[in-house]
Amino acid sequence: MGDKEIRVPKQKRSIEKKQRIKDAAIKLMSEKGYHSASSNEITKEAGVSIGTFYSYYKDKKDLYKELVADIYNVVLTPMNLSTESGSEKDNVTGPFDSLDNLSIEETVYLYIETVFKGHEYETAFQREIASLSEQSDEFREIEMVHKKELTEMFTSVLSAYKDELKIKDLKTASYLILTTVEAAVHDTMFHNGGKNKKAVIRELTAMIVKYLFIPYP
Amino acid sequence: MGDKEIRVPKQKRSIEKKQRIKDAAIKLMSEKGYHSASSNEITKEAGVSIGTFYSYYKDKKDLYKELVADIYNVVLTPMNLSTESGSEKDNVTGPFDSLDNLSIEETVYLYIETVFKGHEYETAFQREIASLSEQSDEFREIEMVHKKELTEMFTSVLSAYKDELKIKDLKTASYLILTTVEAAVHDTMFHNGGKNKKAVIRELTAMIVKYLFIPYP
Amino acid sequence: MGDKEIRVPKQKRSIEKKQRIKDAAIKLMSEKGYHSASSNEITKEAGVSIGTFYSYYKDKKDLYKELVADIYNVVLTPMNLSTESGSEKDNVTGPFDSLDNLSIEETVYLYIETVFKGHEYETAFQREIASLSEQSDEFREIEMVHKKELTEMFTSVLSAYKDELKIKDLKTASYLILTTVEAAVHDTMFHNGGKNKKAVIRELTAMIVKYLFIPYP
Amino acid sequence: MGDKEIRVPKQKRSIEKKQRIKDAAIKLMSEKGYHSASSNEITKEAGVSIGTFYSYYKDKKDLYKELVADIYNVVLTPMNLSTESGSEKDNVTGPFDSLDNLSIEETVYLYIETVFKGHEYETAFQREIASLSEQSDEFREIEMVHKKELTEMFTSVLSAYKDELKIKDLKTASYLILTTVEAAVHDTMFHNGGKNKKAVIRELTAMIVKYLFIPYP
DNA sequence: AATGAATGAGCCTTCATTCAT
DNA sequence: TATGAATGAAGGCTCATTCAT
Repeated sequence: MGDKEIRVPKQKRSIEKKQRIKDAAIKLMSEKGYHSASSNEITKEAGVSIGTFYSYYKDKKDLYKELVADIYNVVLTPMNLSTESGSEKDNVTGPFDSLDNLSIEETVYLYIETVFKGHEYETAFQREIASLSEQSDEFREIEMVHKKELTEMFTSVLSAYKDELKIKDLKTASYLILTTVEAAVHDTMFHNGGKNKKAVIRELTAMIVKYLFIPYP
Repeated sequence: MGDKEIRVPKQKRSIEKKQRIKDAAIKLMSEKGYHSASSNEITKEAGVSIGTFYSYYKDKKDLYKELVADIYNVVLTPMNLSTESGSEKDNVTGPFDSLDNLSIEETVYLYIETVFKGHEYETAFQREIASLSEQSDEFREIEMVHKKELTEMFTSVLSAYKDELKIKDLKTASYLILTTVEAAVHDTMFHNGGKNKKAVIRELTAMIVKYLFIPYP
Repeated sequence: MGDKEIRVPKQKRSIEKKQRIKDAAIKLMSEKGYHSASSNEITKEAGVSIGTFYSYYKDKKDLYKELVADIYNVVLTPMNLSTESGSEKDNVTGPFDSLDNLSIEETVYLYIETVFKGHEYETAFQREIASLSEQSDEFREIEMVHKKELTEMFTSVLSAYKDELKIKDLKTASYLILTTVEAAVHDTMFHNGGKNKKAVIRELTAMIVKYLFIPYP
Repeated sequence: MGDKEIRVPKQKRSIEKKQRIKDAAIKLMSEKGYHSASSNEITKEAGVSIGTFYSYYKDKKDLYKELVADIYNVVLTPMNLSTESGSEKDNVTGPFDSLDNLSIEETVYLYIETVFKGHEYETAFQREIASLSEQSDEFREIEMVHKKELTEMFTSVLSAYKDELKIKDLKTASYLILTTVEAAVHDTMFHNGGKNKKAVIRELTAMIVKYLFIPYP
């Protein structure tokens, strides 16, 4: 029942069409939100028929999933992480490839800056993702699939400094830092228009460095 | 035109009815989100007619506003803050009334614990509030009206320790801590079911205390 | 079934209440039309409860009927016609009581002027009456009950000049004149704001006088 | 936002569907009036889904506008006037194309007859138009757009007889005649079922001819 | 008598999705 | 493959009317 055939476009023209749909969707969902961006409107904006839409995507949520995947692909790439187990990405180098040359502070600073950079790409749409994730576990799971990788990467980076850390509960610490950086960057970018970005990076770095590397009674 | 008269229930039965609407709304909005909880469904759940609903509220958003106000009223009260400028609240004592006896660490710990406690009340609905705030500035403003008080209180608490702080940019620091605590508590409660609450409180306290009171090169 | 008891107010206070309802209804129906003037709004404007409303009137249409009756009572009185077979009206004198002294032209002129005068009372509400009469036979009948008297009066006035008339089909002629005067006055008052009233009276008089008293091949 | 795409049907089946909607609307609005004919009911009567309705019309008023335009198009065509600047209408001949051969009386007679003929088409719906025009200026304007043409045509016809007219105030005179003919025809057709149509045409002709062409003290 | 809280049928409209062409 | 006309469930909201107090 309802096993609609979903096509995977192979030809150049079809791939272009799918991309046009995605561009239109990001544009409209950024502007008016997921729910208010109707599928009919998206296809019209994309210059594609609604029928074509439903031959590429099972439903609207299916499109959303792909958009989230795309975003995380772009955002995580500079951290040398990517969702798609691609082939041509083997020689891509991220900022954390060789931490050896960097001081502790520089590493943390770099990380925060990278998260900021990630938020600069399709900022409005990422805000929408955050909203939907909050709204229902279904959407949250879609996002979490991709976010998990970030967590793993961060933990491995942190363990590189294992000996110097003045932290007992490493797991909670990394969870905390991740959450904290994400929230601060998110809030700065989405709700403050990035105005105090510099100050936030500075203070955030200070907070995390002190937390991680300074002993406390 | 369109100046619909909004009734303020005075009799016991009416007040109960309004409360039933609010309870039903919180329940359904928590379960399925603001948009998916239809006004008809809410009134059915509340055992009240749709007409009654619209005699108490201008529209669905009006109900939401009241729910947010109620939540913040409950949540902020233990911090000796409340939205309603009541009269019988004069002798209510919040945890921050006399900080004199508390150590720095105890104060921070207490603050975090209070925020946690606040998130334990109608957790799912608070998650929905967070979601809507993210979704549109209109909803965000509704929340911000109430959140502002929290910010103000926190800043005043912090300035009590002014002399001991090892912080230059006080404004960014308090913004950061607020955002950070909120996010960590929020995430712990909403997305991890509060399982690692104790560890989070401990680490969060450590992080903030170190940040605030330990000098850094 | 549904034989709701309709009260006829006898006490001064009750009569006043009913009048307040009627005043409010005329005001609101004039402003926003019959359908948009809700019964709840009318009673609020009147400072009376909706329950009281429904103890005086079977339903909204019942109120409307009374308003139409009232209007025609006022409008037709100067023509020495009134709907209510009252008692204290016996010595009221209308403009057509003694036509003997008036010339043909003066009589016609007077008639037109009287119709105009009638339209100056609660003009907006009379326009609403006209609209509803057009809309459904049910409303039309309400109006016609009262308009019939006007027709009868006019025919009798005309027959006073019987010998001088150069008209064969007296019935059609009086129907035509009535309709014509009504329409011209109506349009002038309702849609032209009465600006060209003087000119319309003059030309209308000319048209009717020529029609009635000038022989035509 | 809200720029709903209105479809213009091109295929035969779609055009038929739109026509079915219009037919159903005229039928129901004639029977129960504009306000009581709900859009859902109209589409049910038309055997079309409500969605289809709203793909052809912005809202109910938009449908009404088109119905009025259609009516006036049909009604004015025999007078060689039509709203649509069509192409295949170039050789359509109206009754007033060559007045040269007609006597004054014949011209007036012809005009009145034509107005009557116009009222025979969808009489009940034209009555509804009249009602709504009376009800609100918004609807009145919709009608006036089309009625203006009639006025212009009539004035030009009248000025052809300029030299013979025994009228000083030509503007008021033409306003009066237009209003008068309209009202008489309207009333005869809508409220008397057209029974006395012949007599009305005769007397109306007499009245107007006398008014226009017979000198008066 | 009077009140006004409560009712609920019904209105207009949107939009994800299907399916005949 | 691609199209887009068509669908209809469902949503927010109004208002004439009832009835317990």
